[in-house]
Amino acid sequence: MATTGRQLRPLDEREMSAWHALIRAHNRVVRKLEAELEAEHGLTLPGYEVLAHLSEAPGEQLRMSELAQHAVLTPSGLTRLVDKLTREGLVRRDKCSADARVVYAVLTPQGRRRLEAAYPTHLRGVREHLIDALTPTQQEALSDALGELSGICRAALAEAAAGCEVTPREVTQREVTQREVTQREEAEAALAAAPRTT
Amino acid sequence: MATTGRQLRPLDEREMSAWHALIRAHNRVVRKLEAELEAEHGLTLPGYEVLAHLSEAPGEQLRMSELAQHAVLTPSGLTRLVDKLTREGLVRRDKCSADARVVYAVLTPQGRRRLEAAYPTHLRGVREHLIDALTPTQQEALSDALGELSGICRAALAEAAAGCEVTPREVTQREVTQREVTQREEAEAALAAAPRTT
DNA sequence: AGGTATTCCTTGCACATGCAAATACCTACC
DNA sequence: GGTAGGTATTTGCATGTGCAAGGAATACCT
Repeated sequence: MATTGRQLRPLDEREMSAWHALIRAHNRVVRKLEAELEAEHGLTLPGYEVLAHLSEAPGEQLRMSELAQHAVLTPSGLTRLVDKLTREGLVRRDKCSADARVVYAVLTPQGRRRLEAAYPTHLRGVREHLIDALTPTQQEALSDALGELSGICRAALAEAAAGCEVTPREVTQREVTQREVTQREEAEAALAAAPRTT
Repeated sequence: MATTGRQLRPLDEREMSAWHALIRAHNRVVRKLEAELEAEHGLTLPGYEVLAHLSEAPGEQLRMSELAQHAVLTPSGLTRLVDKLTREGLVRRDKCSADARVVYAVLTPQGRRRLEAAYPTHLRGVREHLIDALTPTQQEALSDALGELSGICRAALAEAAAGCEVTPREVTQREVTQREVTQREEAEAALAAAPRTT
């Protein structure tokens, strides 16, 4: 194997094992979960995630950009997915009165029902294929190792807006304004108790 | 949230964190690695994996079915990928003289060169985006937790044919025959030192 | 020997998704 | 007030991959 000018140490057995384990386990878990969700509820995993995140959001709505981050999709990918979910009546789009660029994705009652129906399947699948196969220590270790890696820390899961990735810097007027807009929108939309899921 | 007849306990914070960490970390690592491999070498990650596994096999060839398992693809998916790699001259197909159903995928010299060129990029990427971000303890834990899950244990990485998943049962004549065939083929093909990679 | 079940690989078809570009809008700064 | 730069979303295009089915070959059983 050629070595370039920059000396890189080949992966040792432990390292290679970790790498392969990530790839293989992910593939296995996701494929199984997807098959079950698809067969029983006609949902893809990202589709489920979108519904779930919307159900947890104030007013059951999220900006497309926010939702894309939550669902681990590119903006483009989310647009397609929301297109599809909209065709199926599970989601609808809404404009933002304060910023004409922004589009909200909103969970529909039908989408809520689909999500509720799929929740036990999803939970059972995640448990069966991942969580219950691990000891609490392993779960902790997994979360510890991969959590940092994935660009979020655990605290950020609860407070997405104040993620620990935020580096100390000036808070721009833009951010203040957006925060105000978001808070205003949330206050207006805070009329439905967001059911908890995933 | 509806509860079905089968009571499932919702994921607690630790469990959910582990689940999300797996999804997000995998996405992040793979996306970055893919972008680099594609930009610098015109290879997808599965494409790289195929070349790598072939280079490590006796005679630099593997049955399509074996290769599909190694590359974590369905037979169908592997067929398409090998189609593509064949068009690019990186891989060629070979018949099996002992079993007319079997097709071998064989690494070409051009494929070898591509792999060698891409190896440092891949290694650097895996290190930078995954391995070097973890402590050895975390790597171990990751491999420990996900290794079992992914249906292989660490020993099986070195001895793929005798995977620890093998349950005690009768060895059928079919398996004996296939083993003999494989050994014969390997003996015939064992004329090139398989360069080590990944 | 003949019939059936299983294996191996490929193909038809459909779907999901990302990159790059385009368009419209918003904010900060002069 | 005007402009440059940045943001948000969508669209054109291309690519990769899996399910289900099909066809050929092989193994197993009677």
